[in-house]
Amino acid sequence: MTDYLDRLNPEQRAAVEAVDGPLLVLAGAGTGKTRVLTTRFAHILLQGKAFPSQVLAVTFTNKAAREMRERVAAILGQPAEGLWLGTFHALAARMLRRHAEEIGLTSNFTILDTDDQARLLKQVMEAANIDTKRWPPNGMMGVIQRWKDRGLAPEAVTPAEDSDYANGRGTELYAAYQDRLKALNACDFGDLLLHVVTLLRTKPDILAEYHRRFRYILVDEYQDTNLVQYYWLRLLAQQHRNICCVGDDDQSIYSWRGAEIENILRFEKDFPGAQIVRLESNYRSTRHILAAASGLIAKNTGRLGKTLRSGRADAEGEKVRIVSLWDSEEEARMVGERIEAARRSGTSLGEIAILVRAGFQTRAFEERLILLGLPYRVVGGARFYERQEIRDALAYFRVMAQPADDLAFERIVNVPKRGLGDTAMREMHAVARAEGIPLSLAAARALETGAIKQAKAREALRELLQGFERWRAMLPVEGHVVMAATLIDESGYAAMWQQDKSPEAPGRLDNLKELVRAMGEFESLAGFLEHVALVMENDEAAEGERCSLMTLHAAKGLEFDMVFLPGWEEGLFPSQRSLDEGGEKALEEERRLAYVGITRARRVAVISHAANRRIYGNWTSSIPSRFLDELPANEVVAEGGAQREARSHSVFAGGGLFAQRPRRTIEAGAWEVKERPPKEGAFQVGERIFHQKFGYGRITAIEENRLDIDFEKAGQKRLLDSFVEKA
DNA sequence: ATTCCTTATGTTTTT
DNA sequence: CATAAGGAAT
Repeated sequence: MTDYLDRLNPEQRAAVEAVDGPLLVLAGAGTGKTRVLTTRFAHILLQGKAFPSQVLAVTFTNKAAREMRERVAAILGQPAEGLWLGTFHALAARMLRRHAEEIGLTSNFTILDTDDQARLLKQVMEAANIDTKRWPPNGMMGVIQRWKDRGLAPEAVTPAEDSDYANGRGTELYAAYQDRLKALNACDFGDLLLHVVTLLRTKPDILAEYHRRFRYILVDEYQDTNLVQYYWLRLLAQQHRNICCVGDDDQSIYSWRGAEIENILRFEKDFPGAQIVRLESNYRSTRHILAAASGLIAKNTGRLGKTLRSGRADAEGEKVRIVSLWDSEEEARMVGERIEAARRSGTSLGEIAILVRAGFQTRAFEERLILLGLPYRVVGGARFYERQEIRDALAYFRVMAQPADDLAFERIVNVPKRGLGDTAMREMHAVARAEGIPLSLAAARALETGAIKQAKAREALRELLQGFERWRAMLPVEGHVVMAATLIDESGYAAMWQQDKSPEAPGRLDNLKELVRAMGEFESLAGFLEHVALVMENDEAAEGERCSLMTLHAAKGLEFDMVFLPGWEEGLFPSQRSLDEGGEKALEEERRLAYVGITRARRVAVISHAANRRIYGNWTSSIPSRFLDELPANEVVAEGGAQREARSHSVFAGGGLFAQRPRRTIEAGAWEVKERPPKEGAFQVGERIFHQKFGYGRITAIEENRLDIDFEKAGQKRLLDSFVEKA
């Protein structure tokens, strides 16, 4: 009966069996974090410590929630009923719907997506006479979100914490935005948690009810929690104190969206008497890969500290490869060639990934892979529910479910084009404001009173409103799927795309069909809309073997036999923008990102950097990432790039020198391109120089072989001296 | 009301 | 370079 425990190593077993009291599980990359979490969950149930409905299990992504649900069921031998297992947002939404009245909403409140949020805030800002050109609504949105991440309602934002955004009127705008949300019976994502925390703080009886319910709490990816999530957990856990948080401070890479690494660093203080279990046996990567990653992350300060050991028997493996290339095109060529070679020697494409720092980097690789005919997929691209046609259709459905959903109404009132432009909208808004009613009702009123004058617009609006009534009446009779199909047809929305001549139009119609089909999997329209709001994921049909292209962020939690890590250049990785904004802390987060990247690899990791890269159309030269210097020399090996010699000749001035030393010898721990021409006499500050791409300039500073140069045309740059010649 | 052209702006992303 | 958003023209 307890054979599931026998499959664990001693640390894992300790983490599973320490059921009572607070526990922090520090789980390094590849140490069986999910296994511990799911086994612990099952163990609590099988030991009779709690019923399934008495355990709260929280994840960040729907994918993680699904996986946990499946694996718990596998251990139990059957799916557990009545679980409170889901994402922070889904669970908070569930709680909030039960008590919506307490904070001035009704239980059928709408959850807005980011697009709606931005549009609403823009309206609020314009109403407050803020110059939205000077202060983009998105910026304000960020400020508000950060406040919500920290659990601050408008009245809790102190003047000291007010942002200087929008001339210090941030708090005022925040309050106005929240008022509008309440009027619309709507929440944004941040509100789900903020409202629930407010609720638990102000209604002791409700808090007590959840205390009675949840005897055990399990939390995944604790290093990614923000402050409201932390408050929420702490409130719920304070009674029984049976809270188990699993995470890895070395994989905290989401501070920019409000995650507080301090939450995990502070765990022992928050929960006195907490046990800490470290999972340090890595079953994923070979020893060299592990040692390279460990050496790199050791440069960070303020870690809780773990030492990953290889738990694999076959463990030595190959050293991490570092490849230096002339430009980003050569880099793409190198990666393509190596993928082809790997495939020839039997590696499945599904086991290969290219992990980049920023989304735009994928393009060069895509082009190359297409050219080579290698199947690939870009993970985390545009998602199904974010596509225009889907969002339009959903807006129609939302109006059906919620006549008060003004944002949805506005979105579709003139889609397809019905001749209802700014003038007509202004009239409707005026009526809505004057009478304090939703737009869809105001539209009807505006027809009655004759406020909308143009005959064509009147007719179109009347027809649309009649459609609303007809479709809404279908719901209880025919069900939401039939209603949806009829609506898409009768509203003229499908016809709009049928008449569209663009190449994407047929695909959009397919997507609409798929949407209607997907609705059939839900009991009700409301249930479907909840799913859409909270589960914005694409159900990727993973057909065939493809190599994966994604950002480092998207790769967290995944693993591959062979991993390419291109673009390790100063400015790109670590990202200059991060460094500018976040300084030393941001650098450490970038380093964690590098750590995440390397630890994705099971057998082979290939890191590369290019000396030249085209950014926003013009060529920019860049120096190797400082992270390359930080990799332990014994764990890496430098290799040449593709077509190295040919490129060197054609691009370098003075190719003759390279002809003598065609091979780039690059030593670990010193990532300069070593074969620079042995020029007589080093450069001096103030000296005038010439660069192939940037032209003439003057040296302002020298640091080893890195030169700061003030170019006459291109401005300030930092370059390797090998790319520069005396003028 | 819609279409075309100018101009600004370029990370990372889940829910 | 390449896209998106806002303003001017039709």
